[in-house]
Amino acid sequence: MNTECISDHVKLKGRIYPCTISLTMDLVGGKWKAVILYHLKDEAKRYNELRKEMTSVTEMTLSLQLKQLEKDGLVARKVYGRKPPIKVVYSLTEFGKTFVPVLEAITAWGNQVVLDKGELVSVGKHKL
Amino acid sequence: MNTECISDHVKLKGRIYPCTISLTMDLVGGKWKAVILYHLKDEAKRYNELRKEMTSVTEMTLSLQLKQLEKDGLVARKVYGRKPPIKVVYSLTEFGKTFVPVLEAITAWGNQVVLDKGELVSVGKHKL
DNA sequence: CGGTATCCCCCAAGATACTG
DNA sequence: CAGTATCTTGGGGGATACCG
Repeated sequence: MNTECISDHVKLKGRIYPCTISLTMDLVGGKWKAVILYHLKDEAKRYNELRKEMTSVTEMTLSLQLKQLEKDGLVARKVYGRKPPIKVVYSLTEFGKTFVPVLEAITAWGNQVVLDKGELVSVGKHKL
Repeated sequence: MNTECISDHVKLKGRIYPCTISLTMDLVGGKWKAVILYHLKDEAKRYNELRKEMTSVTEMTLSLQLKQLEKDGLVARKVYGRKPPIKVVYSLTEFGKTFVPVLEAITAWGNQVVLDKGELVSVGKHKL
């Protein structure tokens, strides 16, 4: 594992970044992308399942973030049925799955921070 | 390492998050914070050293992000001298150092993405 | 040297309502 | 069921100039 940051202008799909960390933050950063990926980590989910599990995200934002993740090849969108009610299932692509270890490192670190310095407003430790 | 995301409203320094991933992204997410932490990973640096190494960030943004990292306890700021020219050195706190393994996972993943799918606009593999 | 002050722009993200 | 459309807002981030 090479942990030295490749810099000197990195390019992906036409977008230019000053280094690979910037690139990573663009692909999976922001307020919701990593949370979405976490929810898809173990199993594919329908749109409404994601919504119910992520209570504090709006439909619009969820939809938009999913589209970006799809565009960047991290998430696959599969449609079942032609007329409403249709069924749409989101899952991690093979590329998306490569991010899971990083996701778990992020999660474990955040957990530790909360245990050391934070509070659990309403105690709960379950899949969100 | 617990990789199950603690959810159900987590609180840190008065801020409330829906889960620990959201918390992590708030502490170290955004366009520059992780890049700054990367630069401080192995050694403390002066303000102008950081500026020179991160050519594409503006003074204002660098200064602002450093302040936020300091406020959240990830980075320490030390001032030498009283009158200009003064010397200010930034370094990782003990807490900040706990994030290094995550940072390295992020870096390694980004590197792999570039090698698999990206381009090195001007070939270079060195500390940025 | 190591920043602030000021101004500005853009877009992430929220709220609400509506639709194929 | 799985979204879009529209409007609004907050703040991240940039440009430039100035300061202790």
